[in-house]
Amino acid sequence: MQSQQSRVLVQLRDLILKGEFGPGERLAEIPIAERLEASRTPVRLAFATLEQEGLVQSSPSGGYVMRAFTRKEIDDAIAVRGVLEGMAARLVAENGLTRAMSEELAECIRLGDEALAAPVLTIDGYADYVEMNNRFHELLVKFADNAALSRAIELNNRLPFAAASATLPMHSSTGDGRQWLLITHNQHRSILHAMDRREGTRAQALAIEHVEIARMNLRHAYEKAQESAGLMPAIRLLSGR
Amino acid sequence: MQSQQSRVLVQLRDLILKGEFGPGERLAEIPIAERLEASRTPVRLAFATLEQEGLVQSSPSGGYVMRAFTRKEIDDAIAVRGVLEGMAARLVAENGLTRAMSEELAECIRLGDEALAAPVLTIDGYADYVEMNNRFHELLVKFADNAALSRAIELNNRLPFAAASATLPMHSSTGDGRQWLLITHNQHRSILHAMDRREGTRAQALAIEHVEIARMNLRHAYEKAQESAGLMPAIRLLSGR
DNA sequence: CCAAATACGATTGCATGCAGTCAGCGGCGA
DNA sequence: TCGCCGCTGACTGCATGCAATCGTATTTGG
Repeated sequence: MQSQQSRVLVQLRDLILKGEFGPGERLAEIPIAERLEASRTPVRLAFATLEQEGLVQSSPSGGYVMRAFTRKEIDDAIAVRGVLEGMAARLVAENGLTRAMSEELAECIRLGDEALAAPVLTIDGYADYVEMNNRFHELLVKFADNAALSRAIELNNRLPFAAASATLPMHSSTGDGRQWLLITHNQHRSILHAMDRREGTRAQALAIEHVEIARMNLRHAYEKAQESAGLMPAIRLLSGR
Repeated sequence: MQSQQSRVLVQLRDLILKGEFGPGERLAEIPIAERLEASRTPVRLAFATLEQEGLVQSSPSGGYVMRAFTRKEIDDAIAVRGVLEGMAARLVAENGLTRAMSEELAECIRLGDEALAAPVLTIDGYADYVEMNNRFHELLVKFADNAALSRAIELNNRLPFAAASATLPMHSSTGDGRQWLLITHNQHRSILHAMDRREGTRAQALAIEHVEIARMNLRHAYEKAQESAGLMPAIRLLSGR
């Protein structure tokens, strides 16, 4: 069994990312403590961590409030992810993939192929793709073997919609979602190809370009705000600008 | 007056970065609370933050222990800083510097020129250079106008010896320290020049190259460990590997 | 009727009590 | 003498009490 503070942290972060609290909303300790069945102490601990992650903000008058995110902020965070994952891809390419690493990534590609095999995207196919996508990005960072880089990417991914799979739900609704998944999937394939051939600059450039689809998804989410709200409830944390 | 928790956090971080605690050392709440004249509660809060920053580690048996850093870890963190500051320089170049921005950076260059004017580096000259160096790097990030990027750099800089001025003390002891400061200073000048001319790729490449001197300093610090210990006491947090 | 001041309720920041747990040490048995 | 086991002391994790503060609503004076 784990500690209260880690349980509260995970659950509270989950609530936040599910859009449970509105932007700017005051996050009172007592109701949250009651809701998560803990005392105020672990909740306070969790707040301290969440403030580091940038999800909540300490109010000058005491206590914490839910942060509001601007569109630019998220867009910028995705750009940062691009640069960091680009660095990861370059490092992996330069250091060289072992056979096992290459195989593990190739397995991701295969799973993606399967998920996208059907001419029309199914729910299961979409879910499989999301899982594969997460794995691919995780492995990329892991294989780069740079703790500071991992940390930076992890922190960045805590922001809503900054992580690799955070904007994928946009593709599950639109009719042409499968087309975009095919494109991003092919980018994965190209990144692996570049890394296999130790083409560091190419791998880096591809990884940076890869996040442009996420930025596009974010734009789409804004344009069709009411639809997106169902798929990605945390969209309400984003202010228009 | 500020809160206990922020005061404790700052002071405790300071103690850690001054090398007050040895790597792996258990950080007991009570002695630290007494030393900082606070109760255990704010100390615990500070620990939670310091764990996020990667300076301390929660022990599986409860409590926190001082982290040990490997040489590779710090070297990697400096490389990450290079990539992030490279991104900042590129963004500034691409977005264009306003007159005021350019002036502010040019002022840094001027201050550096003055600090290094004397044929032999004085203590004051060195101190002035450090301050200027901090300012230059801060402005670079600020002008990039990307909150996620700022956050990532800030987090990274929390690691010992990862920040821009953290390895500069190496130049204060050696006889040829002034030469190296002249070289880094000229890199600053080149970065500003590139940004002024909107040469994004050049600015980025220069910023990335700029951190190589920091990595060199880190190597030197290892080679002359006993000398370095006086200048940079936190060196004891680094394990050999 | 409006504005300002005051009082009250809620909430935070911090201190501390309490129980559970872990580590270290001494004793006992082989 | 060495190893294992039990005990004790200390420390953590969590809950809660208390004082200070902030926001709000009501009341009072102009």
